[in-house]
Amino acid sequence: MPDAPLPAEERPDTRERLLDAAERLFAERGLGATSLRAVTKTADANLAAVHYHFGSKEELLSAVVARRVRPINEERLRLLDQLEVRSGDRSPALDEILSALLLPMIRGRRSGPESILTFTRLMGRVLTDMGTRTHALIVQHFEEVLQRFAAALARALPHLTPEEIAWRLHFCIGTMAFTLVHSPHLAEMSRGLCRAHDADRVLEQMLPFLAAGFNAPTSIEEETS
Amino acid sequence: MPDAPLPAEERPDTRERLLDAAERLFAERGLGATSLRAVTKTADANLAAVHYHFGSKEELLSAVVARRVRPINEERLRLLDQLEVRSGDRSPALDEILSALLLPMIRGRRSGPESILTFTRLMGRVLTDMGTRTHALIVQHFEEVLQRFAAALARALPHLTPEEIAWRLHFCIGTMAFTLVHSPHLAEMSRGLCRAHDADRVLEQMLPFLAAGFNAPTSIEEETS
DNA sequence: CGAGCAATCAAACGTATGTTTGAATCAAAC
DNA sequence: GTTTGATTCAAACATACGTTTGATTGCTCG
Repeated sequence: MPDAPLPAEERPDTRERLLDAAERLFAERGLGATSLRAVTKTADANLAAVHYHFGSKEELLSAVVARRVRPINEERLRLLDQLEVRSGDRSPALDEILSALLLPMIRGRRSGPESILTFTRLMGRVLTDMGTRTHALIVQHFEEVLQRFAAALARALPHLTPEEIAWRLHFCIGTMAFTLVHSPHLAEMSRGLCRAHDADRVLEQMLPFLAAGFNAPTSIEEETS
Repeated sequence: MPDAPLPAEERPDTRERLLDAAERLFAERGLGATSLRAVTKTADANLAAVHYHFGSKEELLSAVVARRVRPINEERLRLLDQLEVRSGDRSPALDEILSALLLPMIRGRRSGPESILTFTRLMGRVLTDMGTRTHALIVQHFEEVLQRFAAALARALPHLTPEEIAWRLHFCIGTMAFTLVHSPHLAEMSRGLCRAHDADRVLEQMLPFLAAGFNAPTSIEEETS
């Protein structure tokens, strides 16, 4: 594995090209609808290359996800740690916790031009397509983060039971996942009203909604005038 | 709901059996991962039967969806009409509108034993799998309902811009869709905390969350103490 | 009975899939 | 210059898919 100097005109590894192509196609077409032939053709690689480098289609997907999800989850935990340190023994504010959970995912990590969109779509696919094996992939990559944030949310909202925390965290992830998958279709679905090009704009709409949801009274208590 | 005489030994139409089998398999495995061969085998019908009765796999899916979605959307609009009549020239309460939108879908319409779960999963699949053609299916079946409810919500929340209404309605549908797809996995995903067996229990958790989200302040104004 | 018709059937169509194979290629190491 | 090990390649593997085709059934009606 020569981490060579890499002149600008030298194109990346076959392995890297496969990951890039798979990421794009998985995001655009969905997990099940993307064939290895399409991936290798897009990557300008041989069909057998994916089995040589990854072993199977499933492990290719896992590698694609891991490459992006690892830094995201690291930043999520880093932001959460930083919040908890800064707020001493008090709990961080709810919207800060939610922001630490959502922002790294919505922004994506790539620096390329339009890659943010394709990456968020991929994450949405993984969170929704949810085949038999995809489910294992999710818990494998997200279990730790979910537990950390569930604990932080429970401390920030002590009046909620663990069940209610779990439900609302689930609603939160559902909102994010659904929004991520449909980012490209969002404009036409809402007849031009929702524009999801800008990650910060999405969060600006989503954060108040979710924060208010988390702060909702626990049951049918009273209605706001 | 066979309130027909229905001798126990007389099984339903091939057409009906195909719809039942397709509904179950689409819900369990996902849209793309369900083959017509599996459907016809489950329905104990010939492989060619689905093309004879429906024309194609896509039209089979459309028929499966239509059979359940039509009465649901009719009840949604009926509930909304009823709300608007009852509240005169004032707007109905927010949670009433949301309840009219969510309850018919979450409850499903079937009266069979465990069919509520499989039906809600199917709806979630349709709302998330979102292939190229599935998108057309959604707008075809849901456009009218969405516009009616968007209008009702805009009247109930006059301080929100149309863009914000669209976003929050989208978040709302995302929450519902994600919850529907993952109903079966919900318990293990939350380590036993979320139990989605009972539709009313789900709504009991979801309604306050979404109602509070819709009522959220429109931007970064202030934080609740 | 037999004509007509809707429904079902086994079989094949062409294409696409994930995976495997064994030879060809290439760059460095000896 | 030859060997070695890692990569790439064209070709085939065995299934599985959605769809189509004719023949065949079972029924109703004249």
